[in-house]
Amino acid sequence: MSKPSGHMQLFLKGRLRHAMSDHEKTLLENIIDDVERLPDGTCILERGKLANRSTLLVDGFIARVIEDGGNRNIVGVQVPGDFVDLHAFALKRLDHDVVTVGPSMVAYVTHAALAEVVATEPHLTRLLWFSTLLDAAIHREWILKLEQLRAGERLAHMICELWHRLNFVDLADSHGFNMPLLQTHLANACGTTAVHINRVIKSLRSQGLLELNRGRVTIPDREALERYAHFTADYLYGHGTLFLDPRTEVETD
Amino acid sequence: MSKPSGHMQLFLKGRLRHAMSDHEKTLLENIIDDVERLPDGTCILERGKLANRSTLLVDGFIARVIEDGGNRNIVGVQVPGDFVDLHAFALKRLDHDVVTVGPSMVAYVTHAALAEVVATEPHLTRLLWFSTLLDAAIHREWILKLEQLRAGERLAHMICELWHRLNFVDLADSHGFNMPLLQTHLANACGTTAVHINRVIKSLRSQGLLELNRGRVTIPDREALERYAHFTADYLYGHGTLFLDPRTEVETD
DNA sequence: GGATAAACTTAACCTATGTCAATCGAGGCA
DNA sequence: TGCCTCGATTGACATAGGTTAAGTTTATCC
Repeated sequence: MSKPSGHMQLFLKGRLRHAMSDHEKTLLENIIDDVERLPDGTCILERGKLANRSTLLVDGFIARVIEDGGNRNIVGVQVPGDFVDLHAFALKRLDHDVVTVGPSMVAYVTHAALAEVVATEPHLTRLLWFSTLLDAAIHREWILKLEQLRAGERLAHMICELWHRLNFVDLADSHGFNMPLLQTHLANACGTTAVHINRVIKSLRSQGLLELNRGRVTIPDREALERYAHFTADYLYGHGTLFLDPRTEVETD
Repeated sequence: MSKPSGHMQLFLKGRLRHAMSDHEKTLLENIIDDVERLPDGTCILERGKLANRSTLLVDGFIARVIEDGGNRNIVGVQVPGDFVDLHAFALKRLDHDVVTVGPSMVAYVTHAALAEVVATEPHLTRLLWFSTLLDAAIHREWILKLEQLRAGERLAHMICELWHRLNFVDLADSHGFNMPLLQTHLANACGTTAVHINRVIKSLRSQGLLELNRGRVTIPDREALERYAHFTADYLYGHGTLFLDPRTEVETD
């Protein structure tokens, strides 16, 4: 219940944050309603429940989970700076659960405040909209990887993606990153089983492509891993990638 | 190049269209810039290309395609009434190609006109935003189905989804629907091969769950097919489903 | 510091699906 | 009418990955 400050700093960092005016930045800071620390496994928003606020992930990891006949399935992963359930502003009810993985910190913004932004700040509205579509682009890449890659490549692809997304918000270093996802989670998100993901990790390890232990991911040679995973970062719309040309972007609307 | 009329009638039909005022409906009709008939296989918008207009699918089918080392992969399918690349308004460049499947008819809206809507019509803006998030919800369900269903169930799931989406816009009947997708397309969208999808079709056919020929899908017992596919329509946010309660929706914002 | 539980690891076996190769069938065209 | 092409279909074989079940390591807690 502390009065917040600076919690929006990571929002769209590495992407379109530079297109945000100072006015817009402080506006976003000011509409934060509350900040909270949450333990591992907290369900922030439940499938089908009416939402009247949205959540920005400040620290930690969050998974989008769809339960289906006993199985928990991870259909998305969010990292700090992600407005994890901004979707719920336009959708009102989500089709999935939003759950912390590891201890996390979040900031809340009421939908009333967001409605005010939409009514008065068209440019900022477009940036908020953009951030939700970024998730959709990531979803599409997951579909692609599930359709055509084998388990090892899928895992490698996911690790590459996480590295880049964490790198946008300065949470990755040249050797890897920290991550609370267990092998079960990884298996889940890659559409395979814990047993098989373990086989695959063993193989990647032996090829010197990846090291994974106790919440730490080590990437000895990122370029090699990306090649192995058929990974290209374009779809993350980061600075310098094919899809985000800062000059064009700043001018538009 | 005909002056258009009525082409927006299917937009959000079966979903939140009832929340749209008459003013908003005519506004949408009026910002249509152009209407066009396109042959099979036309690429409406190419990955990475700067877009200055968005496309509403009026008639026919459209696939979202990501090419990757020779392979064309379908990561989404759109049906009439879908604002297929409204994403491109906020993203400016898409991560995938947008391609017609079978002869189609589309209507174009310039981004300048959309920017005007965002600047002056907050409620309509939210509805447009909503429609893009619907695609994201569908993407998530695809991820789920690719993660946990087997090929036969995946195909059945896709057919069920298409039936419901076409039903929203009155293009499905109680026995099935017409659809230009070939077995290759279906295989592609289900993350399997043409050979295997054929095996699977044969099996579904012999179980009396599905009939498929020359652009016509026949569903003898939809309930049985949905059970087989572990399908529930909630995630499509249609009237009467878990996630869209008209009363709540109309009031909000 | 030993007990306990959770996560990780390995092995043996089996099935779904990929791959390759051939054939069939329908529609378009000379 | 008969050729030609594209899509659908089938068969034989190879393999990635699922399943079950057992160990092993690591972390937690008294």
